[in-house]
Amino acid sequence: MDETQALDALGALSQETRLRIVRLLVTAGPDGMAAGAIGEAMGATSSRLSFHLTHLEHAGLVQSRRDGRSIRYSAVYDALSGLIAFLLQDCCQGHPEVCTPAVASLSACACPSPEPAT
Amino acid sequence: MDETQALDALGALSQETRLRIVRLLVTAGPDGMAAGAIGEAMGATSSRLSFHLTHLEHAGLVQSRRDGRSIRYSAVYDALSGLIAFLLQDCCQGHPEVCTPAVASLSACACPSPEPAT
DNA sequence: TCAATAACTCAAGATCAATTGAGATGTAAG
DNA sequence: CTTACATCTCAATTGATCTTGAGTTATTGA
Repeated sequence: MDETQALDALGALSQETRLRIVRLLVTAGPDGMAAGAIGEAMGATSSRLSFHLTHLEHAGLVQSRRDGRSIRYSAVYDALSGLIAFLLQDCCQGHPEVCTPAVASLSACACPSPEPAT
Repeated sequence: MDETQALDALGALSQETRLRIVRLLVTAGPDGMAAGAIGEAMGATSSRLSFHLTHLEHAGLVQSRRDGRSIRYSAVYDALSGLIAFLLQDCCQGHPEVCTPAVASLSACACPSPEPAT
């Protein structure tokens, strides 16, 4: 992920409704959710929702596919992990103060930790 | 870090000049840099720079202290790692697709990996 | 084909963010 | 005390973003 992509992703996530949509879709898993169901969860009108979903899709954070009458949206996991990796990258120049606590917080949850590179 | 703080931080980072300032200050270390030196690195006028630095400070991403005639700005590492932890948190509900690759990217750099929680 | 459903598009207005330039404030040195 | 320097503050302008409401397109089933 380069700076331009990171700025697009950060801009997309810096809006309350969009951040909530992404968090909802991440927990929804690979199948995602229909636009209508997302709108209901957000309490948003269809045109407002469409505006934010289009914004997220342009930023590469979500993807869509038609499923009958509905359009299902799902999180693009690579884009999210890419953004996080981009933010973590800065500390790799001799300043592990940022990434070490961030990664340590993972140890407190159910996520599998990767093997440390020796 | 709660949602409001995360939105503030994301909003602050979603602007080219501010993202660059933060990345510059992270690599600059705990001593930070004088506003003038940051402005020179960014090619920004003093009032424009002040605007962005104030924005970053309100978001909690940088802090300032006077040093003679200058004001030195430095990165707030806790805020950055807190934001990353907030973004990583989503994957802790049974969806490690986001955090695992992000953390794996750390293995490719010079950062020390924390011990996995057993 | 017709009606119903799901979601998108477009234009208008409201709100918010970024840049500029002029001027003010605080600090140090002569 | 005066000058120079570093930075901040304020008002004005421009541009971007968000929301709303009306209308449109696509899909399904009767």
